[in-house]
Amino acid sequence: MSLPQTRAKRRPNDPARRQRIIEAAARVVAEHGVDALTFRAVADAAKVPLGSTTYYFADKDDLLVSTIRTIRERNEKSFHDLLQPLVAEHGLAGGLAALVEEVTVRQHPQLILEYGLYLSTLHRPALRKEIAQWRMDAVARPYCDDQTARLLGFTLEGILLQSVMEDVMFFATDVEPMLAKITDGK
Amino acid sequence: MSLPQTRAKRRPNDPARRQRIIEAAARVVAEHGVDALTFRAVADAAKVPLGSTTYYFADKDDLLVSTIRTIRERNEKSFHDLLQPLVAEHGLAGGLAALVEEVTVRQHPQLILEYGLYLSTLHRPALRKEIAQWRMDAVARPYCDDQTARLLGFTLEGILLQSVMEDVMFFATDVEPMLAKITDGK
Amino acid sequence: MSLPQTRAKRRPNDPARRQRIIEAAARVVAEHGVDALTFRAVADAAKVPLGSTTYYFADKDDLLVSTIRTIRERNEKSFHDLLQPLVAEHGLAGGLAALVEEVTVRQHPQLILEYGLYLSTLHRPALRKEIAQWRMDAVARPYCDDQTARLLGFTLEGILLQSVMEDVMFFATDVEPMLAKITDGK
Amino acid sequence: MSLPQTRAKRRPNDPARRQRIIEAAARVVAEHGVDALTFRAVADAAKVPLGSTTYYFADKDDLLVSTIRTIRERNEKSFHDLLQPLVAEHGLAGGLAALVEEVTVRQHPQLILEYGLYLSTLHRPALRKEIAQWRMDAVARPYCDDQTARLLGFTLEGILLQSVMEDVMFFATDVEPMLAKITDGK
DNA sequence: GATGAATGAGAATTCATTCAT
DNA sequence: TATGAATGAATTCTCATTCAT
Repeated sequence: MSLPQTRAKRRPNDPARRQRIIEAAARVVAEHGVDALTFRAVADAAKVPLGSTTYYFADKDDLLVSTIRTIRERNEKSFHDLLQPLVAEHGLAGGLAALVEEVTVRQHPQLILEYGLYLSTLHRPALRKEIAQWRMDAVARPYCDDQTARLLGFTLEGILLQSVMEDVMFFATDVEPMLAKITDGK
Repeated sequence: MSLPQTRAKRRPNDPARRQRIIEAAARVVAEHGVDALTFRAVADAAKVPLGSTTYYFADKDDLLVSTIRTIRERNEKSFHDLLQPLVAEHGLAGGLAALVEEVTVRQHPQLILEYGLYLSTLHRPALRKEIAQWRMDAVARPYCDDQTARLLGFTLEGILLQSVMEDVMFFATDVEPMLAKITDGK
Repeated sequence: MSLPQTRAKRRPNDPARRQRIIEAAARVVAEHGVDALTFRAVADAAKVPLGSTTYYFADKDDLLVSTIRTIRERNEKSFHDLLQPLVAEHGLAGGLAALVEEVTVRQHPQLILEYGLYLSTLHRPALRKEIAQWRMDAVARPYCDDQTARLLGFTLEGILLQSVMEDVMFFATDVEPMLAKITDGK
Repeated sequence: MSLPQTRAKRRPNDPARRQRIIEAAARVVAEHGVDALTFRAVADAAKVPLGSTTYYFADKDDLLVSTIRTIRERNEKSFHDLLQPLVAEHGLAGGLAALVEEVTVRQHPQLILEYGLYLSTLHRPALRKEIAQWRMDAVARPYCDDQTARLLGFTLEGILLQSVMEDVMFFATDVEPMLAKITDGK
């Protein structure tokens, strides 16, 4: 038997409540866009009372920032970790092409969510710092010179943007020749 | 019998006013984003009565579509026309780099407006067709093979997106070496 | 028969609507205090939809300011006009005493309303300018030297404040001896 | 067996904390007015958990009443005690004038706090009894006849009200001549 | 005893949209 | 044809209050 807590700080009835709300917010944004992110919609999606959402988040910006941060943290190492074995197997261009296929084919909803949040910051400079790390610049940096990495970053950004905006998938075999043109440098 | 109006839609008798409203709508979106596009804000910006805005536009979507269409039509040939003499003078990579400088340095507000409208269609497929032509795919097509044009399209898209999202300018001397890597194919 | 309006600017269905709302607001404040002044309460009291109140008044401050201004304008000359004949008949002290009786006995609700609005500005400097004219300073000025007028102003203020706060009436015969002590200067 | 608590009301075991909360409440009211008195604001100001405030005070009215009572008790004898030596030194009019200077110049924040609480009872008769003693009636009574004391009470009330509402200070030399007119009776 | 999580009841505000004139 | 008054539906946000722990 365990010792009683000296001062039981009052644990929440529903410890995951806050996190559940964020997940629901992410779902709402993923499905209907940032415009649809209302406390009501989130409360419904999370199946918590409206008051719960405003209890945990001071205002809508707070909810949005928390959502962005959570999504970002969850996927922080994602690209890097995905890329490493792919590059080992297929080389840089092939690895990046495989990465593009992975996220545009198999993780498309996730990609839309992330880009939705990213693009939502266009007219909200206050949120900008939350998404600073989301640029593609750095993704290829470990594998080539900086100039090439930067160019690859722009290109990948353009590819993913188009995938999201036009709702199309890109397969590795389709993308690799283009990227090879950049990485081969000839 | 008079020729039927090409557009069946109600077209009241003061096209100038209609246009003024659209200009105002574009200004509102440019400055404060699509979220800020309200009939009231537009009426104020256009200095027309509120009723005018709802009279000339069936609903908000109608206003938004009309605005997008107008902006697009105005800038339809823009990229192509800008590019032609630049390519003649500096070659393809140099021309494209000059184009990037032109739009990110001297036409940045315009760029933000267009991208803002473009990105606003992410979760509104209905508006997608209005902005279909805005993709960079075709811009280099007259000057190189399709594969290269496509790659250049993605890269340019990535560059412009970053310029808009991060509020940075790109100068030709900075961009040209990267694009040359693609166009030179070596 | 009258000429038709060249451009009938669209008259309101209910031309007195705005004023009716202000009256209702005054009633709410009079009865339940400034704290009870909510758009809801006013809408109910005025028997108009909630949206009407927010249509005519940008925000609560606007409603409050408009109410204060209306009340003030309505009673602007009140004290001065009431006082003149009373002073002519009873002299200064007698006239002021009669004025005190008038407002604390026969116009008590009105007095409470005005003081309620006046006191509500304590922590709202923005409203202060609206009630600047409400001080008693000037009420006796036409009838005596400035120093005496100022003193009378303070005393009257104290009397009326007490009437309002303690819900008591003051009769002329009760008040006149005190005021006479001031006006007689001996 | 122990003596019964004078007050039947629940009286938990940390009176110091209770007092801290009241002090914080007074500070909140002093700075932002009675409207700003919320449990949260008080908890923050007192640096106690939110639950403490609702634990020690049944509801908001309880907190407000307790605050008023504490403030009043603290300053109960204040005016009387301040006045005594001042009258001894300067006479009645001079002493009262010095008192006015003291509270409007050196104790102005305190004055605003007290008047703020006093005025807040206008539409809350339930709180009225807590502040009954705050009237100026009695302050001069020990030094002159009742009629004069009453008149001085009104005048002082008017002066202090104006000081609070208009945020002005009154200096003894400014006020004394007026009060002398009353006390000298000539 | 003490606390902070939880919630429902407002409250202000915004706005697309309708419609009488 | 044109307009602005009018309104309902949302939405954000605030808080007193309750109550499980």
